[in-house]
Amino acid sequence: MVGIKDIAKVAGVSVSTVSNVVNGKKNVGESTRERVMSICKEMSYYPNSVGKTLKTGNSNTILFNFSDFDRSFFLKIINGISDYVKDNDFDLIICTEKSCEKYMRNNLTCGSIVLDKKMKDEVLNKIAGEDYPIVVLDRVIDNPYIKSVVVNNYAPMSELVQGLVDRGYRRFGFVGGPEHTADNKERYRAFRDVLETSNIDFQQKSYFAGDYREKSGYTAAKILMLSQELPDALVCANDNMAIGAIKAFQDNGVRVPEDIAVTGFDNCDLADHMGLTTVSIPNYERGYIAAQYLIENIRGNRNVEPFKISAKIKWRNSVSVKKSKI
Amino acid sequence: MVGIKDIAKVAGVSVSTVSNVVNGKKNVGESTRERVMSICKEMSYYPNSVGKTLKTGNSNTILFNFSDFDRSFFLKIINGISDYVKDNDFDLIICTEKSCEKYMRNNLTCGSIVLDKKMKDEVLNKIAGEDYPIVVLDRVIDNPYIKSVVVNNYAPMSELVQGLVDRGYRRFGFVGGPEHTADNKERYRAFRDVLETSNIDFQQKSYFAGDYREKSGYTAAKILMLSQELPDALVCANDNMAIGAIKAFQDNGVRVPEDIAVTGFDNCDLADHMGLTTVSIPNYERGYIAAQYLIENIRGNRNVEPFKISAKIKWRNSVSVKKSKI
DNA sequence: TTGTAAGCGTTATCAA
DNA sequence: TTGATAACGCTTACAA
Repeated sequence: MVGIKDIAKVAGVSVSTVSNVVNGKKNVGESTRERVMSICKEMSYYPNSVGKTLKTGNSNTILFNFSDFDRSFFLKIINGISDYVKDNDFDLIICTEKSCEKYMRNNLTCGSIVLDKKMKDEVLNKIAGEDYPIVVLDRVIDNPYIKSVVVNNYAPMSELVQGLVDRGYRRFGFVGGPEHTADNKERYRAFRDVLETSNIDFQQKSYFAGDYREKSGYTAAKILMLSQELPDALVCANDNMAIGAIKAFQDNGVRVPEDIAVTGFDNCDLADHMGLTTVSIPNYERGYIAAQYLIENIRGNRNVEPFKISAKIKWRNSVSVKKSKI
Repeated sequence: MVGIKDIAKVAGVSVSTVSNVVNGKKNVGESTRERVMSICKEMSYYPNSVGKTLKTGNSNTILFNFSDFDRSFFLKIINGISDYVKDNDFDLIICTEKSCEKYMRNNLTCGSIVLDKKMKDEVLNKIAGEDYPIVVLDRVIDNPYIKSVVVNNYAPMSELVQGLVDRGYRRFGFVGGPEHTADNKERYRAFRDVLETSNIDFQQKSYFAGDYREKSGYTAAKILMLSQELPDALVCANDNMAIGAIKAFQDNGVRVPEDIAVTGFDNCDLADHMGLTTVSIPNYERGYIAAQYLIENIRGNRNVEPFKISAKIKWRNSVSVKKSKI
């Protein structure tokens, strides 16, 4: 590996001069600059960022952390982050496992965007600090150096369920995600609140605990079909589970939406194709905004007010208007 | 940031002793080891991998590089890589932009898996070397330090087209991907070869140059529908374009497969749901295998024979049997 | 305008 | 079993 020293030797100058040339400092003569530059090119010199980072303690690199490979909207988030980062002369590294803690702890990166649920709050609280801001997606952490970017789940879920009620649906089932997640709690709360205001009864036996994966939606629907009477609408905490449920219904001759309406949350690619009524989360924008806040915080413009991204309902064919209503 | 020096000071030992403890060397007394360990924990010391990397020139980290966010199978590849890497005590960083060259050039990473087409062969040829092996996906580079992992396109595409011929299809259209890519060339070649052996005429006007994106398939189908007579089968070089074509046909009242059969390549998530006949590429395995070869090469077990992954055809509803055949 | 030298956090060599 | 010290590649006062 050719280093600054090699260049210096060949050019007959000192290492600091080479460094100054490479970094575009102006305290170097024109002829020297040109000579050094051409030698760098010739010998295909590439500055070693490890040495640089070690010295300066500043990497201009941010880290994005995720680890659930089932959910393809991650790519859109990454795309948003990547675009913002590129426009702001930062670098981005993405890390999928717990080992990414390593990249946070030393000055290889100067801030993180965290999506991975496996990364515990307490760990993040320890890592975040004056010169290591963090942006977390889909959860809220109360820490002066951690900014939360969350989807506003409550409003669209309320609107969705209210829409179902308005269309004449009365008997509901709910398939929830992992019970401890803020997302799921909020979506479920909105669901319950609307039913309550509408004086619609909801019994615990109609709640199914899933894990955001398709299979758990499938299973929930199978169980549902064993019960005396099917609800007339099944609200799911995300699309994957809704899709699983629809498949289960199809496999068993239960028609959607004639026999039962189904709704999701996320608006994943498949939702469109399957005609699933759902809530559209602007994922690219989510990534972009997260990167924006992170880099602003790195630059010292501190802002850790939780940010709520709004979402929009997509009414599609998995919901109709109840005949009794017509 | 707490470093090895701070620990040494508090523990009243030298930095080398701390280093030895942290790295589990055995040349250190039991009592010292325990004392140092507990102090490390107390002060939440985390070894700085930048310093370590600079010193040792060895990071045990590999890099994965991609940048096309439209194609969700990337997540599966990443998943495969991630799993292998994790099991082998390596770390993985993923990089999306050209800036990743930076992470290749210095010893931050000790090998790369490259999928991004924007990363030019000549650049890779320069970077690859004795102690920086590279694995490229979906292209073949002849270099003693670069291993190619490619999908065997020819065999399944031949089988697919032969299958169409056997089902009675005679008039074909083809929607190609980016013309310079090896993938596309191979798929097209298989297509032409089968037609030739079967004495089926194919005219250049029935070839449409796309870019692997859905929109280009849509456009191709629109153009196709302007022609005098529709072919009875449209073979597409990937799923995205096939899906675009199907949408165009649907939007214009052309029935699939009654009026025209459509096939893709990739077996993306949507393919299943849309009943698209296609070729299934084992993406998780692709990533896993790529990581495996890379790490073996890093360990000095050199092997740069191009590796061909086989793929399987999924016959679905977008193809039927031609009436005339029955 | 250019060069000298210290130091970033670590590991490795060698001596004690 | 321990410690002093050089070195990794780079930047940056400061000196020349």
